[in-house]
Amino acid sequence: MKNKTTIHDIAKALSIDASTVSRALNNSPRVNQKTKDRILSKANELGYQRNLLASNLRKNKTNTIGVIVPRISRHFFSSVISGIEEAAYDAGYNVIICQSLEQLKRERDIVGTLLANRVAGVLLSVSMETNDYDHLLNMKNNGTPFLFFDRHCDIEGISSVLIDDVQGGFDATEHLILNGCKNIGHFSGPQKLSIYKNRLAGYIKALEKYKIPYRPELVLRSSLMEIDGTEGAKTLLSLPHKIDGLFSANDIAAIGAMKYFKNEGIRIPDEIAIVGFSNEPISEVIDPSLTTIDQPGFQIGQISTKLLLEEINKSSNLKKANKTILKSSLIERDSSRK
Amino acid sequence: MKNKTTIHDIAKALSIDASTVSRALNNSPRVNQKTKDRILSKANELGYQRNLLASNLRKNKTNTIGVIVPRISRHFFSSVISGIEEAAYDAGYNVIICQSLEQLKRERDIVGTLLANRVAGVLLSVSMETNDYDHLLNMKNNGTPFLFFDRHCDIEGISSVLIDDVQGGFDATEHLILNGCKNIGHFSGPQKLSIYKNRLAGYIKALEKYKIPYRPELVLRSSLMEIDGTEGAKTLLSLPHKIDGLFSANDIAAIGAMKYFKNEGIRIPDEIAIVGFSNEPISEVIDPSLTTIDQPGFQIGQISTKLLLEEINKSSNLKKANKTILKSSLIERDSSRK
DNA sequence: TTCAAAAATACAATCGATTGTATTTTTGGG
DNA sequence: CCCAAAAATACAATCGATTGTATTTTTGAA
Repeated sequence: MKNKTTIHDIAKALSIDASTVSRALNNSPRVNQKTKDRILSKANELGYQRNLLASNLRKNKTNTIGVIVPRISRHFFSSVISGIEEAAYDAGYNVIICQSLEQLKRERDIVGTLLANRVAGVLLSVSMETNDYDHLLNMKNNGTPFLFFDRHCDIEGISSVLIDDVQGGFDATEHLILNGCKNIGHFSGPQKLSIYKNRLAGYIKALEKYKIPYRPELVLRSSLMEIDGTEGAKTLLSLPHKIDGLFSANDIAAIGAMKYFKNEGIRIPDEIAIVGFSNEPISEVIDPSLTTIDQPGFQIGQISTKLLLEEINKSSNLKKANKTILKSSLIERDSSRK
Repeated sequence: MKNKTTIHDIAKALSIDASTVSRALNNSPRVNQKTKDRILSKANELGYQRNLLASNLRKNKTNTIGVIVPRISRHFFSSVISGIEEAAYDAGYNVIICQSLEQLKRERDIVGTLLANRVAGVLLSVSMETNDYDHLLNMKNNGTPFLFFDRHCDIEGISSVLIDDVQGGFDATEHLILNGCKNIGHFSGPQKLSIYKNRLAGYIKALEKYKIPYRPELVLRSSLMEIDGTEGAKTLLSLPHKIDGLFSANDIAAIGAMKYFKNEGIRIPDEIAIVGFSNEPISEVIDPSLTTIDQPGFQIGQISTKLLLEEINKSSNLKKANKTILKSSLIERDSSRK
């Protein structure tokens, strides 16, 4: 039943050698055009389909790149993936998409599987749980080129494509301040991830610029899921210090908070102005629409892929890690316009 | 640089045969425990990692299943994928996720790549452009088990996991009627896809039940992107027959229409009530919140995977295609409550 | 017509792991 | 202490394609 046509079957059918068939199918100049035609038509007739397992094994390389993201359902990540696919496709590479679901264990497993499948390279954005880099160091020692995008780890010799999160956090916070907020809460994520550390740094920087005292109790750390936003909102309201602004390190948690505030009858933005991060599509339509920081996902995907492919095709081993930093932009909507 | 440790390296280091190493790594009872221990520790020491290309080639099978969806960014599909991953992971299978982006060409390419990589089976939801089944018939002849979910084609011997779209369309339309609508427009998709044909059939069935004349000019066909919804809304408004209800075969187009209506100052649901389909997260937060039909994505993914794995592990060739039909449920929100 | 160069094709090893069969080693009952 | 059975290990073929080298065939200039 299974299609078992191999180059040997074709060779036998035409009484020629398998090596010639292989070369013909790869359009090698060493094979006569007439022979190529015969082989191609016979291959077609027999429903031949190259066995990439065998091919890749022999060539000791694949033209597949692995992509690991925390969740494909996040708009930012699916945009990045689109960018990756486009760039990879143009270069003749396939893409395997995997999601860690923010779990270190899954991330480890995925790295293992990708390496076992001998992918040509890996693009990844680490999970929130990733505080242990063994699997990544392993991949590095192993010689598999990889590159971080958005969420990275500091590993010697590994490049990354990032956005300027300090600036993003600064812009978001400054925007709130310029709209009259004086007591601004902040939802942050795991501090092991520099994106969250940096957004927080931007927040603090903005407070400093405007001489607003930094109150650590207004900064809540969580996994930034919707439920975390809801609970964070509750926590903030319970503080003696009343907040009038909130900068959340992602849109999802911001929305969780919005729902809670709305439920409590708190007016947004009048009583509390809110700014998110990532520009999820949902943020545009929620009421009030959510001011947020837009990240160029598609472009990040394209650039990352281009850099990774360079790395893959680089013969030399001179590792020159570089950080590519892209700009984000604030999108002003109703949740912050007082 | 590249990690080249093979079972032969381990074998040589321990002065034993590679076959023993292989058996040890696979925990075969034919190898002495002490030897296993030595091999395992040496493998660890050398940073050995099984080459799945070689392994799969030899075994002539992989434990990878391919998944093809139109777009990973659609909430419904990412839920299905989560279900698939969970079920596959439990059974020791890996998952390759691919998106056709609604393009037939890409779907064809993806099928080719998956077959070339000898995946154990494929789960797919066809693209809107898919009107030609050659690539799928090819996969069938080839003997690769596959199964449709949500969007299927009628191919002899191929099972599918679907939801009851006629019922869903009926429920949506009846809901509008019971809320007082008499002139209900409908956004439909390509009629080659039975999901859209069926939702339309449900729409018509509901009209018949309530003795409302069916007006074909109120049914617009498109790719159901947001822009199609916006344009569809414009078209519907230009008709002599004024509509007071709209059933869109997906949420995205419904939202496109909502935006247009809101822009035109048309009140929802008072002047026009709207029901979508798929329950995208965005539908819950848009203002007014969108009534929609929820599909059990996660469950669809789990069931599909279970059935596919059965198919894969079935030795016999007796093809007994079956359709599994799941129920959808209407979620009533503000866009339809008059 | 001849023959060296070029073109076309065949041969054979190889990628790394698996697995059926053969051989060696160990075990334990008599 | 011997030997058959069991256990452990070694040998060798194989999966399907690729590729360096060798051989055969063709070409065309002298």
